[in-house]
Amino acid sequence: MSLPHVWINTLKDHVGAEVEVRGWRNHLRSSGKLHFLEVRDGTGVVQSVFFKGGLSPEIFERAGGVPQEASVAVRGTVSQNPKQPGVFELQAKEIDVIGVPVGEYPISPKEHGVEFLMDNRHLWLRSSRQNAILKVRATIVRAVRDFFDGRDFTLVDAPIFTPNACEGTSTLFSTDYHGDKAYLTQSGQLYMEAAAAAVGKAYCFGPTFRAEKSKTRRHLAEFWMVEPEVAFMDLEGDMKLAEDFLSFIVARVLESRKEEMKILERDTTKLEKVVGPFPRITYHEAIEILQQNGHPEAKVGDDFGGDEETVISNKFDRPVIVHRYPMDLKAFYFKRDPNDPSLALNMDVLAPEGYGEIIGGGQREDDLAKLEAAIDVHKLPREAFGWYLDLRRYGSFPHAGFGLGIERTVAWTCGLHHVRETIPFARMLNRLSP
RNA sequence: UCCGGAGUAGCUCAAUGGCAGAGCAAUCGGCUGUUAACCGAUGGGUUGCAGGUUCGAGCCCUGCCUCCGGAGCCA
Repeated sequence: MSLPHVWINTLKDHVGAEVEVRGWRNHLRSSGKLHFLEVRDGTGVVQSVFFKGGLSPEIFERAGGVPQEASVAVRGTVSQNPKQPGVFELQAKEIDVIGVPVGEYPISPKEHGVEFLMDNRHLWLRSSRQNAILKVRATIVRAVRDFFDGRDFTLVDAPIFTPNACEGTSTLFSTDYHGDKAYLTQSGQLYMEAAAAAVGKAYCFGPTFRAEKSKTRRHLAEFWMVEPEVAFMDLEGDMKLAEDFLSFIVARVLESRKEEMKILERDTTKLEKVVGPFPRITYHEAIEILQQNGHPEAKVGDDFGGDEETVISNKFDRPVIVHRYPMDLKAFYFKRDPNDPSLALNMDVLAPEGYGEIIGGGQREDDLAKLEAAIDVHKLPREAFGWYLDLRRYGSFPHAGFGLGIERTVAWTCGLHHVRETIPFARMLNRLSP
């Protein structure tokens, strides 16, 4: 019997029809003359019902013996679940076992430890929570592209191999490049500055790499970053762009991933508040907040750790923009505030609920002499930045941009404890496999 | 790299220095509407590795390994 193959999330359109569902065995419950066999196909889960009285003994026995995670094809009639309105099931007539597991499936339906799950990440991805996270991530990636493409930005891909560091080599992975040393990129920003002069509004989106030996819930060795860079935009414009961007992403997730938010048990009322304008405070105001909220030792010149970021972000119900940090804390390429040259025209966006910095950016130094001086102050090799300095030699222009970390954004929107669940196959200190 | 915690059955965890156990998973049986189904039975162990103390070590001591949490740095 040949029947149309339908995906489980479309079963509601086939009530009363005979169809074939293909997928993997989730749970199997039996009660003598009935088998309830759950099939999962990536779009959803459906319960197929095998009633002994209406089937040949061979088919009934086969259905009752399907091991966990065997792949199957079940044919039957789509019907309303008698106990759960709005839920559909399959009154099964036939079942084929397509792929028989060679042994016991490692992930049983009870709780597991982190190490075990990460070792079995390739199988863990099949679970409903991980499925939901993958879908939210894909939606966020799509929202990122739609946001910039819809605002006339041009996607300009930055290289992965880079010849030298833009912020020191200690955090870079090095590799052999035909006898020379090359590094895996930790940012496409410098290339986006070149691109901004070519296309006006540029962005890149790809993996970046950090060799820092960080072991926290916010760090990965390989993560995805989107970096817009806009010609003739100042810090104010940069903050507005970041604000519109984050609001757009969150709104997209809320409108198109309701079901996944439910599976993840995410309190979406907190996300619904993420609309502009975001509060904007200066670095100095942030220090004052810390001093008044359990960190009396905080002083100008300190950078913020995870705890401090949480204290600051908890004062607000939406992302907060902290701008104008001391220049000493920031990378060489930031432009100094003309009103106080000790400050950088930079900004960080801290996500609510303790998710920390998800955006960092600002206005770039566009004066050749000042940029050269900054490179010297940071003890960086000036000759390595020849092409970058050319951007200031030939029609220098004010410009600004930022970088957004996709994994931290996914962790925040999904309400996850750790970024390792936000990327399909995490690369961390002590984790290169699977 | 530093500080703290943990390694016992396939998984999650118990076990006063004195017989190494439970739940889940697996296997077998029972049950006509189950929802991480339920009920009964069976099999399952180099207690992370190496050494030491002791009549006796999963437990105490030393070293090492691995993982988890945090710090620094960052998105």
